[in-house]
Amino acid sequence: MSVVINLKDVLNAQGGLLRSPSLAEDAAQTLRKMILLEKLPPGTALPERDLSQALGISRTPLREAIRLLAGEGLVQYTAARRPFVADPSLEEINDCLRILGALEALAGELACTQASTQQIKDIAQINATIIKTQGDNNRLHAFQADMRFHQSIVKAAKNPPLAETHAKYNARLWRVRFLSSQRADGRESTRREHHEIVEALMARDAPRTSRALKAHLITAEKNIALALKDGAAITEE
Amino acid sequence: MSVVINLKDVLNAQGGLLRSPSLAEDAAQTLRKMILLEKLPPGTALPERDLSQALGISRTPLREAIRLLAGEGLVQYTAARRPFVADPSLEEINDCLRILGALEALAGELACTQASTQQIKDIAQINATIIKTQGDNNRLHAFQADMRFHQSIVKAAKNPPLAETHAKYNARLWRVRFLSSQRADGRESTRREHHEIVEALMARDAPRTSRALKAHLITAEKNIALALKDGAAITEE
DNA sequence: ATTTTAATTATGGCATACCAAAATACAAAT
DNA sequence: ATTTGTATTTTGGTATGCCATAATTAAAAT
Repeated sequence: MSVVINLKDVLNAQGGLLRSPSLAEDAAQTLRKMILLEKLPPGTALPERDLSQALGISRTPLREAIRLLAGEGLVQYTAARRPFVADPSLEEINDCLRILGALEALAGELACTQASTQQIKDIAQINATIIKTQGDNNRLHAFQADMRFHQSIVKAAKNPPLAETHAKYNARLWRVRFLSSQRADGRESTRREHHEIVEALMARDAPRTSRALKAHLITAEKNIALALKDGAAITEE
Repeated sequence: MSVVINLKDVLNAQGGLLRSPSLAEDAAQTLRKMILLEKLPPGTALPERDLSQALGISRTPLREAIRLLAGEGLVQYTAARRPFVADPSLEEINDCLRILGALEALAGELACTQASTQQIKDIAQINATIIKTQGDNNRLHAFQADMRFHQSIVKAAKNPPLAETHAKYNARLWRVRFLSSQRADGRESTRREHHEIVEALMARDAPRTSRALKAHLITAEKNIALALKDGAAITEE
Protein backbone atom coordinates (compact mmCIF):
# COMPACT_ATOMS: atom_id res chain seq x y z
CA MET A 1 0.00 0.00 0.00
CA SER A 2 1.15 3.53 -0.56
CA VAL A 3 0.01 5.29 2.57
CA VAL A 4 1.00 3.87 5.92
CA ILE A 5 -0.85 5.09 8.95
CA ASN A 6 0.43 4.60 12.44
CA LEU A 7 -2.27 3.17 14.64
CA LYS A 8 -0.59 4.37 17.80
CA ASP A 9 -0.63 7.97 16.58
CA VAL A 10 -4.23 7.81 15.53
CA LEU A 11 -5.30 6.43 18.87
CA ASN A 12 -3.19 8.93 20.73
CA ALA A 13 -4.76 11.77 18.80
CA GLN A 14 -8.26 10.45 19.39
CA GLY A 15 -8.08 9.10 22.91
CA GLY A 16 -6.28 12.10 24.27
CA LEU A 17 -4.63 11.66 27.62
CA LEU A 18 -5.80 8.26 28.73
CA ARG A 19 -3.59 6.01 26.65
CA SER A 20 -1.47 3.24 28.01
CA PRO A 21 2.03 3.27 26.62
CA SER A 22 1.86 -0.31 25.46
CA LEU A 23 -0.46 -2.29 23.23
CA ALA A 24 0.44 -5.40 25.20
CA GLU A 25 -0.91 -3.98 28.43
CA ASP A 26 -4.01 -2.72 26.71
CA ALA A 27 -4.61 -6.14 25.23
CA ALA A 28 -3.97 -7.78 28.59
CA GLN A 29 -6.55 -5.52 30.21
CA THR A 30 -9.07 -6.24 27.47
CA LEU A 31 -8.54 -9.98 27.71
CA ARG A 32 -8.66 -9.85 31.51
CA LYS A 33 -12.08 -8.27 31.38
CA MET A 34 -13.28 -10.74 28.79
CA ILE A 35 -12.12 -13.65 30.91
CA LEU A 36 -13.60 -12.33 34.13
CA LEU A 37 -16.94 -11.55 32.52
CA GLU A 38 -16.88 -14.96 30.85
CA LYS A 39 -16.83 -13.61 27.32
CA LEU A 40 -13.92 -16.00 27.17
CA PRO A 41 -15.09 -18.87 29.36
CA PRO A 42 -12.66 -21.22 31.12
CA GLY A 43 -11.07 -23.64 28.72
CA THR A 44 -11.29 -21.37 25.68
CA ALA A 45 -8.28 -21.64 23.40
CA LEU A 46 -6.35 -18.43 22.80
CA PRO A 47 -4.66 -18.70 19.40
CA GLU A 48 -2.25 -15.86 18.86
CA ARG A 49 -3.16 -15.12 15.27
CA ASP A 50 -6.92 -14.97 15.69
CA LEU A 51 -6.79 -12.93 18.86
CA SER A 52 -4.27 -10.44 17.57
CA GLN A 53 -6.36 -9.92 14.46
CA ALA A 54 -9.51 -9.54 16.53
CA LEU A 55 -7.85 -6.88 18.65
CA GLY A 56 -6.29 -5.17 15.66
CA ILE A 57 -2.72 -5.63 16.80
CA SER A 58 0.13 -7.86 15.71
CA ARG A 59 1.12 -11.11 17.32
CA THR A 60 4.06 -9.69 19.25
CA PRO A 61 2.18 -7.54 21.77
CA LEU A 62 -0.72 -9.99 21.91
CA ARG A 63 1.73 -12.68 22.80
CA GLU A 64 3.12 -10.57 25.57
CA ALA A 65 -0.38 -9.91 26.87
CA ILE A 66 -1.05 -13.63 27.08
CA ARG A 67 2.21 -14.10 28.96
CA LEU A 68 1.12 -11.44 31.43
CA LEU A 69 -2.16 -13.19 32.04
CA ALA A 70 -0.36 -16.50 32.40
CA GLY A 71 1.78 -14.89 35.10
CA GLU A 72 -1.43 -13.97 36.88
CA GLY A 73 -2.77 -17.49 36.61
CA LEU A 74 -5.67 -16.47 34.38
CA VAL A 75 -4.19 -18.31 31.42
CA GLN A 76 -2.53 -21.71 31.30
CA TYR A 77 -0.60 -23.62 28.71
CA THR A 78 -1.20 -27.11 27.42
CA ALA A 79 1.69 -29.52 27.13
CA ALA A 80 2.12 -28.29 23.58
CA ARG A 81 2.34 -24.72 24.87
CA ARG A 82 -0.98 -23.62 23.57
CA PRO A 83 -2.60 -21.03 25.79
CA PHE A 84 -6.14 -21.37 27.03
CA VAL A 85 -8.27 -19.65 29.64
CA ALA A 86 -7.53 -21.26 33.01
CA ASP A 87 -10.22 -23.57 34.32
CA PRO A 88 -9.39 -24.03 37.98
CA SER A 89 -10.82 -26.92 39.95
CA LEU A 90 -12.50 -26.24 43.27
CA GLU A 91 -9.38 -27.56 44.96
CA GLU A 92 -7.19 -25.09 43.11
CA ILE A 93 -9.55 -22.27 43.98
CA ASN A 94 -9.34 -23.21 47.63
CA ASP A 95 -5.56 -23.34 47.40
CA CYS A 96 -5.61 -19.76 46.17
CA LEU A 97 -8.13 -18.66 48.76
CA ARG A 98 -5.90 -19.92 51.54
CA ILE A 99 -3.02 -17.94 50.15
CA LEU A 100 -5.20 -14.89 49.85
CA GLY A 101 -6.23 -15.42 53.45
CA ALA A 102 -2.64 -15.52 54.63
CA LEU A 103 -1.79 -12.43 52.60
CA GLU A 104 -4.74 -10.43 53.91
CA ALA A 105 -4.07 -11.57 57.47
CA LEU A 106 -0.54 -10.27 57.12
CA ALA A 107 -1.83 -7.08 55.57
CA GLY A 108 -4.23 -6.52 58.44
CA GLU A 109 -1.47 -7.14 60.94
CA LEU A 110 0.82 -4.66 59.24
CA ALA A 111 -1.95 -2.14 58.77
CA CYS A 112 -2.45 -2.01 62.53
CA THR A 113 0.96 -0.44 62.92
CA GLN A 114 1.47 1.14 59.50
CA ALA A 115 -1.84 2.66 58.53
CA SER A 116 -2.55 6.33 59.04
CA THR A 117 -5.68 7.15 61.00
CA GLN A 118 -7.04 8.61 57.79
CA GLN A 119 -6.55 5.30 55.99
CA ILE A 120 -8.40 3.42 58.70
CA LYS A 121 -11.18 5.98 58.51
CA ASP A 122 -11.32 5.42 54.77
CA ILE A 123 -11.61 1.68 55.25
CA ALA A 124 -14.47 2.16 57.68
CA GLN A 125 -16.03 4.56 55.19
CA ILE A 126 -15.89 2.03 52.37
CA ASN A 127 -17.53 -0.54 54.59
CA ALA A 128 -20.27 1.95 55.47
CA THR A 129 -20.90 2.43 51.78
CA ILE A 130 -21.13 -1.32 51.30
CA ILE A 131 -23.78 -1.55 53.98
CA LYS A 132 -25.68 1.40 52.56
CA THR A 133 -25.81 -0.07 49.05
CA GLN A 134 -26.67 -3.51 50.42
CA GLY A 135 -30.13 -3.48 48.87
CA ASP A 136 -29.07 -2.21 45.46
CA ASN A 137 -29.83 -4.44 42.58
CA ASN A 138 -26.53 -3.70 40.91
CA ARG A 139 -24.52 -6.61 42.24
CA LEU A 140 -21.47 -5.62 40.23
CA HIS A 141 -21.17 -2.29 42.01
CA ALA A 142 -21.61 -3.94 45.38
CA PHE A 143 -18.98 -6.49 44.52
CA GLN A 144 -16.53 -3.85 43.38
CA ALA A 145 -17.04 -2.01 46.65
CA ASP A 146 -16.18 -5.20 48.48
CA MET A 147 -13.01 -5.51 46.43
CA ARG A 148 -12.12 -1.92 47.30
CA PHE A 149 -12.60 -2.73 50.97
CA HIS A 150 -10.03 -5.49 50.89
CA GLN A 151 -7.66 -3.57 48.64
CA SER A 152 -7.70 -0.55 50.94
CA ILE A 153 -6.65 -2.76 53.85
CA VAL A 154 -3.77 -4.17 51.86
CA LYS A 155 -2.80 -0.70 50.75
CA ALA A 156 -2.74 0.47 54.36
CA ALA A 157 -0.14 -2.19 55.14
CA LYS A 158 2.31 -0.13 53.09
CA ASN A 159 4.06 -3.14 51.64
CA PRO A 160 4.17 -2.77 47.83
CA PRO A 161 5.17 -6.35 47.00
CA LEU A 162 2.36 -7.58 49.23
CA ALA A 163 -0.08 -5.34 47.40
CA GLU A 164 1.13 -6.68 44.08
CA THR A 165 0.87 -10.34 44.98
CA HIS A 166 -2.47 -9.75 46.62
CA ALA A 167 -3.76 -8.07 43.50
CA LYS A 168 -2.65 -11.03 41.46
CA TYR A 169 -4.50 -13.58 43.53
CA ASN A 170 -7.45 -11.26 43.64
CA ALA A 171 -7.58 -11.14 39.87
CA ARG A 172 -7.22 -14.87 39.70
CA LEU A 173 -10.19 -15.36 42.00
CA TRP A 174 -12.28 -12.47 40.73
CA ARG A 175 -14.57 -14.59 38.62
CA VAL A 176 -15.55 -17.12 41.26
CA ARG A 177 -15.81 -14.50 43.97
CA PHE A 178 -18.13 -12.45 41.83
CA LEU A 179 -20.16 -15.54 41.17
CA SER A 180 -20.34 -16.29 44.86
CA SER A 181 -21.21 -12.70 45.72
CA GLN A 182 -24.35 -12.94 43.65
CA ARG A 183 -25.88 -15.36 46.10
CA ALA A 184 -27.67 -13.84 49.08
CA ASP A 185 -26.45 -16.58 51.42
CA GLY A 186 -23.37 -15.22 53.03
CA ARG A 187 -24.45 -11.62 53.00
CA GLU A 188 -25.26 -11.32 56.68
CA SER A 189 -22.12 -13.08 57.84
CA THR A 190 -20.13 -10.88 55.46
CA ARG A 191 -21.60 -7.81 57.07
CA ARG A 192 -20.74 -9.07 60.53
CA GLU A 193 -17.23 -10.07 59.60
CA HIS A 194 -16.51 -6.77 57.90
CA HIS A 195 -17.64 -5.02 61.04
CA GLU A 196 -15.27 -7.09 63.15
CA ILE A 197 -12.39 -6.34 60.78
CA VAL A 198 -13.02 -2.62 60.99
CA GLU A 199 -13.33 -2.71 64.76
CA ALA A 200 -10.08 -4.63 65.10
CA LEU A 201 -8.32 -2.19 62.79
CA MET A 202 -9.60 0.83 64.66
CA ALA A 203 -8.38 -0.73 67.90
CA ARG A 204 -5.10 -1.38 66.05
CA ASP A 205 -5.21 -4.86 67.49
CA ALA A 206 -2.96 -6.83 65.13
CA PRO A 207 -3.73 -10.39 66.23
CA ARG A 208 -7.43 -9.67 66.26
CA THR A 209 -7.34 -8.11 62.81
CA SER A 210 -5.35 -11.02 61.49
CA ARG A 211 -7.81 -13.50 62.94
CA ALA A 212 -10.80 -11.60 61.61
CA LEU A 213 -9.43 -11.51 58.09
CA LYS A 214 -8.47 -15.15 58.12
CA ALA A 215 -11.94 -16.07 59.30
CA HIS A 216 -13.47 -13.89 56.61
CA LEU A 217 -11.59 -15.74 53.91
CA ILE A 218 -12.64 -19.10 55.32
CA THR A 219 -16.23 -17.94 55.07
CA ALA A 220 -15.55 -16.93 51.49
CA GLU A 221 -14.24 -20.41 50.84
CA LYS A 222 -17.46 -21.92 52.10
CA ASN A 223 -19.65 -19.55 50.11
CA ILE A 224 -17.73 -20.20 46.92
CA ALA A 225 -18.03 -23.94 47.38
CA LEU A 226 -21.80 -23.50 47.73
CA ALA A 227 -22.01 -21.24 44.69
CA LEU A 228 -20.09 -23.70 42.57
CA LYS A 229 -22.27 -26.58 43.74
CA ASP A 230 -25.24 -24.72 42.32
CA GLY A 231 -23.49 -24.74 38.99
CA ALA A 232 -24.62 -21.36 37.78
CA ALA A 233 -22.52 -20.05 34.92
CA ILE A 234 -19.43 -21.98 35.86
CA THR A 235 -18.07 -24.77 33.75
CA GLU A 236 -17.58 -27.96 35.67
CA GLU A 237 -14.21 -29.60 35.75
CA MET B 1 25.07 -16.18 3.65
CA SER B 2 24.45 -19.34 1.76
CA VAL B 3 24.18 -21.94 4.48
CA VAL B 4 21.71 -21.40 7.29
CA ILE B 5 22.11 -23.46 10.39
CA ASN B 6 19.40 -23.85 12.93
CA LEU B 7 20.81 -23.08 16.36
CA LYS B 8 18.10 -25.01 18.13
CA ASP B 9 18.98 -28.17 16.23
CA VAL B 10 22.66 -27.81 16.84
CA LEU B 11 22.14 -27.37 20.56
CA ASN B 12 19.70 -30.23 20.69
CA ALA B 13 22.19 -32.46 18.95
CA GLN B 14 25.00 -31.40 21.25
CA GLY B 15 23.31 -31.03 24.58
CA GLY B 16 21.43 -34.27 24.28
CA LEU B 17 18.46 -34.72 26.58
CA LEU B 18 18.73 -31.76 28.88
CA ARG B 19 17.33 -29.04 26.66
CA SER B 20 14.56 -26.69 27.66
CA PRO B 21 11.97 -26.26 24.96
CA SER B 22 12.30 -22.52 24.91
CA LEU B 23 15.18 -20.14 24.38
CA ALA B 24 13.37 -17.61 26.54
CA GLU B 25 13.39 -19.85 29.57
CA ASP B 26 16.99 -20.79 28.99
CA ALA B 27 17.93 -17.15 28.80
CA ALA B 28 15.88 -16.39 31.91
CA GLN B 29 17.71 -19.11 33.80
CA THR B 30 21.07 -17.84 32.60
CA LEU B 31 20.26 -14.27 33.55
CA ARG B 32 18.84 -15.37 36.89
CA LYS B 33 22.12 -17.03 37.79
CA MET B 34 24.11 -14.05 36.60
CA ILE B 35 22.02 -11.73 38.74
CA LEU B 36 22.14 -13.90 41.83
CA LEU B 37 25.88 -14.42 41.56
CA GLU B 38 26.31 -10.71 40.96
CA LYS B 39 27.77 -11.10 37.49
CA LEU B 40 25.03 -8.59 36.80
CA PRO B 41 25.06 -6.47 39.94
CA PRO B 42 21.99 -4.53 41.09
CA GLY B 43 21.37 -1.49 38.95
CA THR B 44 22.94 -2.91 35.80
CA ALA B 45 21.12 -1.91 32.65
CA LEU B 46 19.79 -4.73 30.52
CA PRO B 47 19.65 -3.50 26.92
CA GLU B 48 17.80 -5.99 24.75
CA ARG B 49 20.14 -5.87 21.79
CA ASP B 50 23.41 -6.33 23.65
CA LEU B 51 22.10 -9.10 25.84
CA SER B 52 20.48 -11.02 23.03
CA GLN B 53 23.67 -10.85 21.03
CA ALA B 54 25.71 -11.92 24.05
CA LEU B 55 23.48 -14.93 24.52
CA GLY B 56 23.37 -15.72 20.83
CA ILE B 57 19.62 -15.35 20.49
CA SER B 58 17.36 -12.76 18.95
CA ARG B 59 15.62 -10.01 20.80
CA THR B 60 12.25 -11.74 20.90
CA PRO B 61 13.06 -14.55 23.34
CA LEU B 62 15.49 -12.37 25.27
CA ARG B 63 12.74 -9.88 25.75
CA GLU B 64 10.47 -12.55 27.06
CA ALA B 65 13.17 -13.69 29.46
CA ILE B 66 13.48 -10.20 30.86
CA ARG B 67 9.72 -10.05 31.31
CA LEU B 68 9.86 -13.31 33.22
CA LEU B 69 12.50 -11.94 35.55
CA ALA B 70 10.52 -8.75 35.96
CA GLY B 71 7.57 -10.88 37.05
CA GLU B 72 9.82 -12.39 39.67
CA GLY B 73 10.94 -9.00 40.88
CA LEU B 74 14.56 -9.56 39.85
CA VAL B 75 14.30 -6.95 37.13
CA GLN B 76 12.65 -3.56 37.23
CA TYR B 77 11.85 -0.93 34.67
CA THR B 78 12.75 2.73 34.69
CA ALA B 79 10.12 5.33 33.92
CA ALA B 80 11.20 5.08 30.30
CA ARG B 81 10.64 1.31 30.40
CA ARG B 82 14.26 0.36 30.33
CA PRO B 83 14.99 -2.79 32.25
CA PHE B 84 17.69 -2.98 34.87
CA VAL B 85 18.66 -5.42 37.60
CA ALA B 86 16.53 -4.68 40.64
CA ASP B 87 18.30 -2.97 43.48
CA PRO B 88 16.02 -3.40 46.47
CA SER B 89 16.37 -1.20 49.52
CA LEU B 90 16.55 -2.82 52.94
CA GLU B 91 12.94 -1.79 53.47
CA GLU B 92 11.87 -3.58 50.31
CA ILE B 93 13.82 -6.66 51.32
CA ASN B 94 12.08 -6.67 54.67
CA ASP B 95 8.71 -6.28 52.94
CA CYS B 96 9.48 -9.42 50.95
CA LEU B 97 10.77 -11.30 53.97
CA ARG B 98 7.52 -10.68 55.81
CA ILE B 99 5.58 -12.04 52.88
CA LEU B 100 7.87 -15.04 52.73
CA GLY B 101 7.29 -15.54 56.43
CA ALA B 102 3.54 -15.52 55.99
CA LEU B 103 3.78 -17.94 53.07
CA GLU B 104 6.03 -20.37 54.91
CA ALA B 105 3.89 -20.17 58.02
CA LEU B 106 0.90 -21.12 55.92
CA ALA B 107 2.90 -23.88 54.27
CA GLY B 108 3.93 -25.30 57.62
CA GLU B 109 0.36 -25.18 58.82
CA LEU B 110 -0.88 -27.01 55.76
CA ALA B 111 1.99 -29.47 55.83
CA CYS B 112 0.90 -30.58 59.29
CA THR B 113 -2.27 -32.02 57.82
CA GLN B 114 -1.24 -32.63 54.21
CA ALA B 115 2.27 -34.02 54.33
CA SER B 116 2.93 -37.74 54.12
CA THR B 117 5.01 -39.19 56.92
CA GLN B 118 7.66 -39.85 54.29
CA GLN B 119 7.75 -36.17 53.37
CA ILE B 120 8.21 -35.17 56.99
CA LYS B 121 10.98 -37.73 57.29
CA ASP B 122 12.61 -36.22 54.22
CA ILE B 123 12.45 -32.78 55.75
CA ALA B 124 14.09 -34.03 58.92
CA GLN B 125 16.68 -35.78 56.77
CA ILE B 126 17.54 -32.60 54.90
CA ASN B 127 17.97 -30.80 58.18
CA ALA B 128 20.26 -33.56 59.43
CA THR B 129 22.37 -33.10 56.33
CA ILE B 130 22.55 -29.38 56.97
CA ILE B 131 23.86 -29.98 60.48
CA LYS B 132 26.35 -32.54 59.24
CA THR B 133 27.79 -30.21 56.60
CA GLN B 134 27.80 -27.31 59.04
CA GLY B 135 31.56 -27.14 59.14
CA ASP B 136 32.09 -27.41 55.41
CA ASN B 137 33.87 -24.59 53.79
CA ASN B 138 31.62 -24.67 50.75
CA ARG B 139 29.06 -22.13 51.85
CA LEU B 140 27.16 -22.36 48.59
CA HIS B 141 26.36 -26.02 49.16
CA ALA B 142 25.28 -25.34 52.72
CA PHE B 143 23.08 -22.53 51.54
CA GLN B 144 21.48 -24.63 48.84
CA ALA B 145 20.70 -27.29 51.43
CA ASP B 146 18.99 -24.64 53.52
CA MET B 147 16.92 -23.63 50.50
CA ARG B 148 15.96 -27.27 49.95
CA PHE B 149 14.85 -27.47 53.57
CA HIS B 150 12.39 -24.65 53.16
CA GLN B 151 11.26 -25.79 49.73
CA SER B 152 10.51 -29.27 50.96
CA ILE B 153 8.25 -27.86 53.63
CA VAL B 154 6.37 -25.81 51.09
CA LYS B 155 6.13 -28.80 48.82
CA ALA B 156 4.67 -30.87 51.64
CA ALA B 157 1.84 -28.37 51.94
CA LYS B 158 0.54 -29.68 48.60
CA ASN B 159 -0.61 -26.31 47.38
CA PRO B 160 0.87 -25.66 43.91
CA PRO B 161 0.12 -21.93 43.72
CA LEU B 162 1.68 -21.51 47.14
CA ALA B 163 4.79 -23.32 45.98
CA GLU B 164 4.97 -21.10 42.92
CA THR B 165 4.62 -17.82 44.78
CA HIS B 166 7.02 -19.01 47.44
CA ALA B 167 9.59 -19.88 44.81
CA LYS B 168 9.22 -16.43 43.35
CA TYR B 169 9.91 -14.63 46.59
CA ASN B 170 12.69 -17.05 47.29
CA ALA B 171 14.38 -16.19 44.02
CA ARG B 172 13.89 -12.54 44.72
CA LEU B 173 15.61 -12.84 48.07
CA TRP B 174 18.20 -15.42 47.04
CA ARG B 175 21.04 -12.96 46.71
CA VAL B 176 20.68 -11.27 50.09
CA ARG B 177 19.96 -14.51 51.89
CA PHE B 178 23.07 -16.05 50.44
CA LEU B 179 25.02 -13.03 51.51
CA SER B 180 23.62 -13.28 55.02
CA SER B 181 24.25 -17.01 55.18
CA GLN B 182 27.95 -16.44 54.71
CA ARG B 183 28.21 -14.86 58.14
CA ALA B 184 28.72 -17.15 61.08
CA ASP B 185 26.55 -15.02 63.36
CA GLY B 186 23.15 -16.53 63.13
CA ARG B 187 24.32 -20.07 62.50
CA GLU B 188 23.56 -21.35 65.96
CA SER B 189 20.11 -19.79 66.15
CA THR B 190 19.36 -21.16 62.69
CA ARG B 191 20.26 -24.64 63.91
CA ARG B 192 17.99 -24.27 66.90
CA GLU B 193 15.09 -22.90 64.90
CA HIS B 194 15.34 -25.59 62.26
CA HIS B 195 15.17 -28.14 65.03
CA GLU B 196 12.02 -26.57 66.44
CA ILE B 197 10.42 -26.52 62.99
CA VAL B 198 11.12 -30.19 62.44
CA GLU B 199 9.85 -31.09 65.92
CA ALA B 200 6.64 -29.15 65.36
CA LEU B 201 6.13 -30.81 61.99
CA MET B 202 6.69 -34.28 63.35
CA ALA B 203 4.17 -33.54 66.08
CA ARG B 204 1.90 -32.26 63.29
CA ASP B 205 1.21 -29.28 65.50
CA ALA B 206 0.02 -26.66 63.02
CA PRO B 207 0.06 -23.54 65.23
CA ARG B 208 3.46 -24.46 66.59
CA THR B 209 4.89 -25.07 63.12
CA SER B 210 3.44 -21.80 61.92
CA ARG B 211 4.95 -19.94 64.84
CA ALA B 212 8.33 -21.59 64.42
CA LEU B 213 8.53 -20.67 60.74
CA LYS B 214 7.42 -17.12 61.32
CA ALA B 215 10.05 -16.75 64.05
CA HIS B 216 12.68 -18.22 61.75
CA LEU B 217 11.96 -15.62 59.10
CA ILE B 218 12.14 -12.83 61.65
CA THR B 219 15.58 -14.06 62.61
CA ALA B 220 16.50 -14.07 58.94
CA GLU B 221 15.35 -10.49 58.74
CA LYS B 222 17.69 -9.53 61.57
CA ASN B 223 20.62 -11.43 60.11
CA ILE B 224 20.16 -9.87 56.71
CA ALA B 225 20.03 -6.42 58.22
CA LEU B 226 23.34 -7.13 59.95
CA ALA B 227 24.91 -8.55 56.81
CA LEU B 228 23.88 -5.52 54.79
CA LYS B 229 25.22 -3.17 57.45
CA ASP B 230 28.63 -4.72 56.98
CA GLY B 231 28.45 -3.74 53.36
CA ALA B 232 30.18 -6.75 51.87
CA ALA B 233 29.48 -7.12 48.17
CA ILE B 234 26.19 -5.31 48.21
CA THR B 235 25.72 -2.01 46.47
CA GLU B 236 24.34 0.66 48.71
CA GLU B 237 21.11 2.41 47.79
C1' DA C 1 -15.28 -51.04 10.66
C1' DT C 2 -10.93 -50.10 12.91
C1' DT C 3 -6.41 -49.09 13.22
C1' DT C 4 -2.09 -47.19 11.00
C1' DT C 5 0.12 -44.18 8.53
C1' DA C 6 0.89 -40.46 5.51
C1' DA C 7 -0.24 -35.78 4.04
C1' DT C 8 -1.99 -31.36 5.30
C1' DT C 9 -2.93 -27.64 8.14
C1' DA C 10 -2.77 -24.84 12.25
C1' DT C 11 0.02 -22.87 15.74
C1' DG C 12 3.63 -21.26 18.63
C1' DG C 13 8.83 -20.05 18.63
C1' DC C 14 12.11 -17.27 16.67
C1' DA C 15 14.57 -13.80 13.76
C1' DT C 16 14.50 -9.47 11.62
C1' DA C 17 13.29 -4.78 10.04
C1' DC C 18 11.23 -0.42 10.94
C1' DC C 19 9.48 3.26 13.89
C1' DA C 20 8.98 6.74 17.54
C1' DA C 21 10.62 8.29 21.72
C1' DA C 22 14.18 8.74 24.96
C1' DA C 23 18.89 9.44 26.01
C1' DT C 24 23.10 11.32 24.80
C1' DA C 25 26.50 14.11 22.60
C1' DC C 26 27.58 18.23 20.78
C1' DA C 27 27.44 23.05 19.38
C1' DA C 28 26.33 27.55 20.09
C1' DA C 29 25.10 31.28 22.92
C1' DT C 30 25.28 33.70 27.08
C1' DA D 1 32.11 27.78 32.61
C1' DT D 2 27.19 27.05 32.32
C1' DT D 3 23.21 26.62 29.98
C1' DT D 4 20.30 25.93 26.16
C1' DG D 5 19.01 24.18 21.83
C1' DT D 6 19.78 20.77 18.26
C1' DA D 7 21.54 16.77 15.92
C1' DT D 8 22.73 11.94 16.59
C1' DT D 9 22.45 7.58 18.66
C1' DT D 10 20.45 4.25 21.48
C1' DT D 11 16.62 1.64 22.83
C1' DG D 12 12.20 -0.39 23.53
C1' DG D 13 7.67 -1.24 20.91
C1' DT D 14 5.62 -3.30 17.04
C1' DA D 15 4.76 -5.74 12.62
C1' DT D 16 5.85 -9.45 9.73
C1' DG D 17 7.73 -13.65 7.71
C1' DC D 18 9.80 -18.16 8.14
C1' DC D 19 10.40 -22.52 10.50
C1' DA D 20 9.59 -26.77 13.15
C1' DT D 21 6.30 -29.28 15.43
C1' DA D 22 1.88 -30.46 17.10
C1' DA D 23 -2.83 -31.28 15.70
C1' DT D 24 -5.90 -32.75 12.35
C1' DT D 25 -7.57 -34.84 8.42
C1' DA D 26 -7.32 -38.19 4.67
C1' DA D 27 -6.01 -42.35 2.94
C1' DA D 28 -4.75 -46.98 3.04
C1' DA D 29 -4.15 -51.33 5.00
C1' DT D 30 -5.85 -54.91 7.83
